[in-house]
Amino acid sequence: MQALAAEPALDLAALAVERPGLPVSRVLPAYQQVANQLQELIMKGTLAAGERLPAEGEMALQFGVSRSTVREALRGLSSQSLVETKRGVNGGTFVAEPSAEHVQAFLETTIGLLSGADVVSVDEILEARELFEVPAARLAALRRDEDQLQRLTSTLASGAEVDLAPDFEGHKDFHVAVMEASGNRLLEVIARPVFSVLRTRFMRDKASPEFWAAVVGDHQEIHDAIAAGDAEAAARLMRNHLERLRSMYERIDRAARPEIGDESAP
Amino acid sequence: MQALAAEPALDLAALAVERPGLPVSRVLPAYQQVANQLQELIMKGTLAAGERLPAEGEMALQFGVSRSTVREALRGLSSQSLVETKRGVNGGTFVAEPSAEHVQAFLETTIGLLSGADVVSVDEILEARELFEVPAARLAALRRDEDQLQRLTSTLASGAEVDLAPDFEGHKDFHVAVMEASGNRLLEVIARPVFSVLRTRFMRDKASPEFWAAVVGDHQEIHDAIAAGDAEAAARLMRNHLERLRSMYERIDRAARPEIGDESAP
DNA sequence: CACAGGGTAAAGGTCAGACACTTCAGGGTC
DNA sequence: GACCCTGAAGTGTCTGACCTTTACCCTGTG
Repeated sequence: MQALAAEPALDLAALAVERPGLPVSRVLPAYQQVANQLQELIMKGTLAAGERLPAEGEMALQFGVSRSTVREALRGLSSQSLVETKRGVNGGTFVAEPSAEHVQAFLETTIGLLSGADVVSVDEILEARELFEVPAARLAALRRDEDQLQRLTSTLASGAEVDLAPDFEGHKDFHVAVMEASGNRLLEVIARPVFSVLRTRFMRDKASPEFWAAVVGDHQEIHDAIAAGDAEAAARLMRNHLERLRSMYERIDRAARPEIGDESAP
Repeated sequence: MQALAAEPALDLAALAVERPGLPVSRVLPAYQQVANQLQELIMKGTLAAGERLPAEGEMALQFGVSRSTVREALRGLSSQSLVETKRGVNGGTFVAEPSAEHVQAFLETTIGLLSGADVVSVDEILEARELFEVPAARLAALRRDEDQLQRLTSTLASGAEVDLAPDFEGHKDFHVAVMEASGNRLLEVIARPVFSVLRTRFMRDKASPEFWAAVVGDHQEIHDAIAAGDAEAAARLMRNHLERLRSMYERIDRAARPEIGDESAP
């Protein structure tokens, strides 16, 4: 669009602030410095979301580095979802619009990693989940609109489905729908990955049919409380429900990691 | 360590799984594919934390791409804190140990971005903060050990300090100390960035001395409840405290963004 | 006039090779 | 034994070339 006179060409190097601060390790690699300056410009809003950065070669000139260096900087930024690149004519590097999905994806992998490395325990994750989802249920009862309620309803399993799929998908959808109905997107962004990590970690769940029947019953009750707008009931029922799940997770966890000092394998 | 025979040299390309899945956009860039394969190896634990990857040139051979491509892949991974690189002899690329700090840093910038782009509102952040910090105070009362209590105590301002620093540092330290004393690291990892974002966004807070005096009083009361192990009192007092802060934030927020359709600027 | 097809050029993607810089280990010197 | 010097491994950076993708324009045709 707008093919008139040559645009001012956006001199990034001039915009970026010089920070004479303390060099952490003598000198940072050039690609780091370039990435830092660009990140700062984005975070301060100097570069607006959707805006197009100069071409790589252009930026190389502006920053006084080679194109490879600029590209390395860009790779770092793009893997943080700060920029996006498109190829072809009218391609280029664009400031990415912040999106909840990116954050959730990152949080999920990262919490999975923290859990795998035992930086946080399964207990802590379970507790955090309760801390997030119980208020989510309460808020959902207070604020859900018709759309959200309908989506929640649609996740409830009909009697037939329960028999067919012990690890049925509706379980996940139900909890996600509750978070969504809470009306707090930040809570949703944070609670979903926590939930997903647990789910991924215990995918091999071999719970009994009775257990799943109880889960389905819980969901129905919570749903009804949310539909009725009864916040305290929704919260209480969700708490009970999560306690039931917790006991299952803990049983699986105990089975998966035998006590230390009890190893008799060859 | 262990300078015996030449190590098996770790053939990454052989370890990485071939995924014939659906190509989202025909073909992914090579650097993206390399990054994906490495990420998978790390997440599956095939590459353990602390382990050293082959040299860049080596990986280039193994993956059948150029060194620049490998480097771009590595830049992406390192900006997600999945790997770290060190220069010099004995340098190289190492699988990073997952750390809570990385997650917090990322969350902070990312929530700041979401808030700046109005994907989440200040209201939602404030609400989320209450959702996190009230339980944190409750748990802190139940679980704090002597060390944590002492650190909490040390953040309380003495009378003299209050006068000197209206935006005094202790405010931040107090809340951080409470989260830490909650004994749930995942909660801490998540709550701290939420808190930081609010703090950054309202740095220019020009609250009255009376307000700060009230804040200091609140802190003292919460501290006492935590010290006494009175969980419900700690939770209640924290809730009141955050409500007080909220009213200040909201006042500032209203002042900062005049009503739409009310602009009388030149 | 409407539309299909090919050409074109801008921009990112990839490569190869070279050299510089950083850092540590090991050996030599005083 | 303390200090310096040098070598080597590996990352950091640059250059310059070529490939690939893709929107847009121009042309020719019905």
